Amino acid sequence: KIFLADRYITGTCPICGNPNAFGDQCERCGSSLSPDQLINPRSTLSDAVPVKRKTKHWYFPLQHYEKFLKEWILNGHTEWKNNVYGQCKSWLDNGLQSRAMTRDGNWGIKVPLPDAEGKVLYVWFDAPIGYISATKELTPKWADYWQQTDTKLVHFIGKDNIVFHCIIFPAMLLAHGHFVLPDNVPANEFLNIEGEKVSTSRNWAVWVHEYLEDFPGCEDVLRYVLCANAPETKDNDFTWKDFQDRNNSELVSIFGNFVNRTFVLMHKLCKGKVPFWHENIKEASDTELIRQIEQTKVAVENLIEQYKFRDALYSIIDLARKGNKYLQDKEPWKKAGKETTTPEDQEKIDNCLFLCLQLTANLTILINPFLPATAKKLLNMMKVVERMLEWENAGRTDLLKMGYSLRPPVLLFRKIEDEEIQKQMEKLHGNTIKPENGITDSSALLTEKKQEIQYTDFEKLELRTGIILSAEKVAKADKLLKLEVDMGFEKRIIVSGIALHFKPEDILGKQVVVVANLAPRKMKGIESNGMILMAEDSKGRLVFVAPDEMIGAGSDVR
RNA sequence: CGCGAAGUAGAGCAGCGGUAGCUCGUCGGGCUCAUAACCCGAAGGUCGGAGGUUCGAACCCUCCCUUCGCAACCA
Repeated sequence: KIFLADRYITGTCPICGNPNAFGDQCERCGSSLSPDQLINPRSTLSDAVPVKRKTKHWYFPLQHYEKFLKEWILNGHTEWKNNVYGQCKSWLDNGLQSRAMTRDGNWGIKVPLPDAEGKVLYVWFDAPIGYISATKELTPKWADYWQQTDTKLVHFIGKDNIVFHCIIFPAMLLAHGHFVLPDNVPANEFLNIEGEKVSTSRNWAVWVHEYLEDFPGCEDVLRYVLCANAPETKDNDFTWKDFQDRNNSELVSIFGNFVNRTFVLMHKLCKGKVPFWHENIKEASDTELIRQIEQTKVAVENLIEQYKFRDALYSIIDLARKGNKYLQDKEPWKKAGKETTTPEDQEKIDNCLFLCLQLTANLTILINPFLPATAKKLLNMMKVVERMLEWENAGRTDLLKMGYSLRPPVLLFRKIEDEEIQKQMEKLHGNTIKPENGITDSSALLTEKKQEIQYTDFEKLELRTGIILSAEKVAKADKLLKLEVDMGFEKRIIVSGIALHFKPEDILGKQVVVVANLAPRKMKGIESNGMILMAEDSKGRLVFVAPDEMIGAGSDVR
């Protein structure tokens, strides 16, 4: 009784004979299909045989805008990123076609026309319009953002959304005629976690609220790592090891340490005040540092303008690195180490710390767009107002007034220990994997060895991957869990004796290997259709046997 | 299938025709104001594979492999 999306029709692939091909694509041979090419089509919802029905849709004639878009993108925006430009070029070169902007559906934005009963808008027609609506919610001056030529519209998206933001939405805006077009769409690639795709349903994710509980006050660290490792040119991984390394070496040891030693030395050697600058004894290394500060400001702003945030952050950390080196070369602590510090030495110390402090002020401005919480802490230490953060102040070496007293240092970042990382890894993997329990367990050899078998014996087994959809304790049974397992081609009830080892909610979405052709057996009145493979060590600890990575449910295991 | 992007040292990246480089990590040494930076040195790469063009290819060309993305009632 309803219109089925292509995906909801399955049947036999006309190309490779796969009996479980989808209406739009066969996952086995990769062919893209149309639903009426399928042999023996049926609905995945009801298993009924689908019937073709005539329907009516509203189309957006994208081809009318092809000429403009070609000129606008292919000639006008050659600076767009490779992935973005390449995909647009491919669409434009192939010629744009009318695209249905309505669907038959029971939810979504209803088409506001009299003869559009039961029609909703295609999600990519209304979603980007939502950007405008959202602005309208925020401010009555929304038109200043969307309809003024001095607006620079930038879409920050992932690579899966490129054509919608570069072709379809601009065509819509163009068709309307009174809206600005995007200036750039710097689409990123994808960020994975520890080598696997992020999945909130499988809980393969780092939740921000949990992160903030586990690492209070470290919001900037996450910002830093995500930006420093952003998938700007190819898919990347977020790994906890990298998180720890970047925090400990770049934030703590380079950036935080430079600020800290500057402040500590300033309190020790300059009475807690911004020292006076003695122009007459200025050295080449001072001039060089001043030049580096000015240069970094220009470099960072150019990089930001080009959406190269990774490189911009690197430049800032590198400036802190140069600060560390400058301080090392000057060695103000040595000059002060003598019995009496001569006035000449004190002047040298003053100059060194004066510049280090001005550098710190510059670092504050430069880092502010990336690590705002850190910038706030720095402002407080320097006792300056937020106005100092204005970008145009960067590059100056007179930001802190001579003779002005500053607060004692607070640590900007803290070291993150191995145990914390270990904890996060365990959390991510669900089951706690303890290293001491594994690898070589000689007692494992004590379990009985079985007699040799032939391949034909093994061949009788039908092993398939499955995904646990639901799990509940079986009443009046201590050990049993009733599991619903997605086998790709069907869903099965399997009863498994693992209740003492796993909580039902902890194994949802877990990938497992199932002996699929095991004869059904009733346990506590529930028919179990198969068996979940588990590994058990000599201590009776159970671990799921599952593929290394996620693979489609129902995949053969051999 | 097609189209787009990517594949360079353990990790992250740069180089896009002329002796493979940067940051972190690892190992050894120096120094020490600091949450230990800074300096010196070392190990680690058949630049996804195979052909070709060239005096010379990571870079240009051809073919192939792998990963991700694209056409959904997902955003």
